[in-house]
Amino acid sequence: MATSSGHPTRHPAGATIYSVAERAGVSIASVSRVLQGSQAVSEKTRKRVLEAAEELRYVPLAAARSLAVRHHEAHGLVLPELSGPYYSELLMGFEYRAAELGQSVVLMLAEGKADLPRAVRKLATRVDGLAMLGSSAIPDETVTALGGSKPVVLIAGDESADVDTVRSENTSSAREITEHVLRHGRRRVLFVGDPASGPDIRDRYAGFVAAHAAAGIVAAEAVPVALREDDGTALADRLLRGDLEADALVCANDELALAVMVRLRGSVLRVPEDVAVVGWDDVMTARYVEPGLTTVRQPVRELGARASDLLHERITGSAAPRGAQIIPTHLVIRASCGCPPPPVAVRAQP
Amino acid sequence: MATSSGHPTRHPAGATIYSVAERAGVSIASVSRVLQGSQAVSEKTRKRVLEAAEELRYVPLAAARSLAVRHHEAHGLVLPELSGPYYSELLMGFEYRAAELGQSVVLMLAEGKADLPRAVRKLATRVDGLAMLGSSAIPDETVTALGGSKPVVLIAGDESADVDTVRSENTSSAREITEHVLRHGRRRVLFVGDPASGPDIRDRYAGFVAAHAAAGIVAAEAVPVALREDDGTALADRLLRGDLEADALVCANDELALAVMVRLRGSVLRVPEDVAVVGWDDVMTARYVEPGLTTVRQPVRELGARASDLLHERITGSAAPRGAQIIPTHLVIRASCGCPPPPVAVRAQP
DNA sequence: TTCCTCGTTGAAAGCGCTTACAAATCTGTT
DNA sequence: AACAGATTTGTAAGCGCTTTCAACGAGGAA
Repeated sequence: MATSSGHPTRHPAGATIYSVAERAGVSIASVSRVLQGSQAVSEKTRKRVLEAAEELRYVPLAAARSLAVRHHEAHGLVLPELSGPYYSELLMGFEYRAAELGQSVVLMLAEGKADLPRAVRKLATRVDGLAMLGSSAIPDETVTALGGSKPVVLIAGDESADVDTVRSENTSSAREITEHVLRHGRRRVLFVGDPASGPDIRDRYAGFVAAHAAAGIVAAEAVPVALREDDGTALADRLLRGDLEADALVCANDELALAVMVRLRGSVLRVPEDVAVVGWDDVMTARYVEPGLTTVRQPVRELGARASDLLHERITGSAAPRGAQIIPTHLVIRASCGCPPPPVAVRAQP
Repeated sequence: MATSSGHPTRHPAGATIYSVAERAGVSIASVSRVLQGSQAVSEKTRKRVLEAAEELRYVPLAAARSLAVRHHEAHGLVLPELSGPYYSELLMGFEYRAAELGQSVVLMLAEGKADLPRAVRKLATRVDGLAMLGSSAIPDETVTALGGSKPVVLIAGDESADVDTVRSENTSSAREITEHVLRHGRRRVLFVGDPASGPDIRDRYAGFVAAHAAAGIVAAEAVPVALREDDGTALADRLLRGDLEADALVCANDELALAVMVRLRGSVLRVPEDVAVVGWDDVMTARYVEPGLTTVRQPVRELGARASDLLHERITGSAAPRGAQIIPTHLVIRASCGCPPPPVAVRAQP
């Protein structure tokens, strides 16, 4: 092959559909046809085109195609960040489904972006529709403005008339896990997490309250903390100092619960004897700690997949009904709630 | 505003630069100029254009711009998948840096893709360059072929003449952690992981061997297992059955190490008394288990950022030298190696 | 007043691809 | 041999944007 000399790998100007056509001795239309897999091409031309493309290392320019066909074949996704398994799982579910649908995914992480609305608008520029996490801190007006020009689905965000939403079930599983704790005879149970921080936590707190109501107990106010490890550690300290009193903690996520457990380890307050601790998400660590963390598993991957699906439906124009899609969750009982630990090593499920 | 009726949010055909120009009473050239922030526009035009764009909810079509300027302003990234913190961190580092450089990132997950080379080629179609993880199982010829047409950087992959590589330091930290274990008096230490699975593990094993050589001991053969939890559990079972004998395990990653520790918990073999266990990566769980896991922290985020940087340099044509970029790592000593645990709760670092 | 300069604008030519549409070629019939 | 129909091919018109280049207009200097 008579490539250039000198530098080992200079990136050549790049073959175009024209150079391929020329080399194959056909028209660009034919090249396009074989590359798109159209039926209407003779075996002979197909072969020649494929060879020419190969020889020239032809890489089509998606932009040109997008312009011609007038869509991007790409889904946008906005996540706050990627620490912890939640967002990763979501992203995996989203990417796999998108790929199945033949869509690329262009990803944007919101945290730390100076001008978020601007970043989102830029993203919107290169996708057919975009999904974003409710917790990404995108201003409402940006969301609705975008929703006006292309499909937008909000994941675990506030329901709104302007955009689609998907979320996992919260209220009834929160009620379920709270009832489970109450059934262990706990009476001073605290909800740890800030209901004002978003619909997810708000709904979980609602379930917490409902469980109390059903048991004829009055639910305590939520302890409004953020969802990071540090907040859990601080909370454990408040417990140890006696600032807070509780015989059970229903934490809004696992990181919080785990941080509390670790801080309490070796202190006067034993888990679960003195204080039961339950969480939400079923992260990997939940089954590694001693005692195993009782928690609610969310099908986060499924959530991501549904978001991509919904986006695709909207883009291709299927007249799907607008309204929140709810994905079911389920309880994972381990030992931190007071249940006896399993006989052998700590394994989550088959 | 006189939008359509009927459906609450039908997505209109979409404003173009023409409609904006018309509404603003200027030419499309002027619209383009103000939208690109060119200096040569009067304040009056700027204002009118901005208003018109706003009113029409104008969202430019990136594809058209890309076609005109002949680059995508996007970096591609191929990862095997996203479980565990390693890939997520990498992705975060990559995304943040890319964003700083004004580039979008389009992400592809390799695992489960039926026709990987095809998927990668499709990705190449819409980015200016792409980074991929060495462990993504992309066939070598695909990589080099791609490397021939646009910049490619391999992350933690085999060094090659055709593409750039970035990786974290392995050999000498492996030697360091192994020496640490040997200094605890262990003499039957096993390396758990498959050196043939890629350059990372291969180099770690090399460090393991070097440490032994320096101590005048002959290093045991590597125990070639994959890096998942299950493999760790199975390995622990072999230890318990007596199939394998060891007083220390240098595991190729934390997941492996953690799985071993959990399986051994409550058995006759105590960690670290009977068998020390150390890992690699410093995942979150490493500081939650009892005893805390001694491990090597890789600056994974930095790795991602460097990949994006390198890509950018190549794309914009800076004549950077080709060759592997190496990011340093460092040891995190906790208790699983036999060191005394810290006095209070288990915290990694300030 | 005239000429020149400078800042601002618009016309128009592409960027590389898809896709009607029409032309050309190839079947098989009659 | 001539023709209808089916296949295969090429021509050319966009897709929406950037950018060159020339034209325009407003001052300022002469």
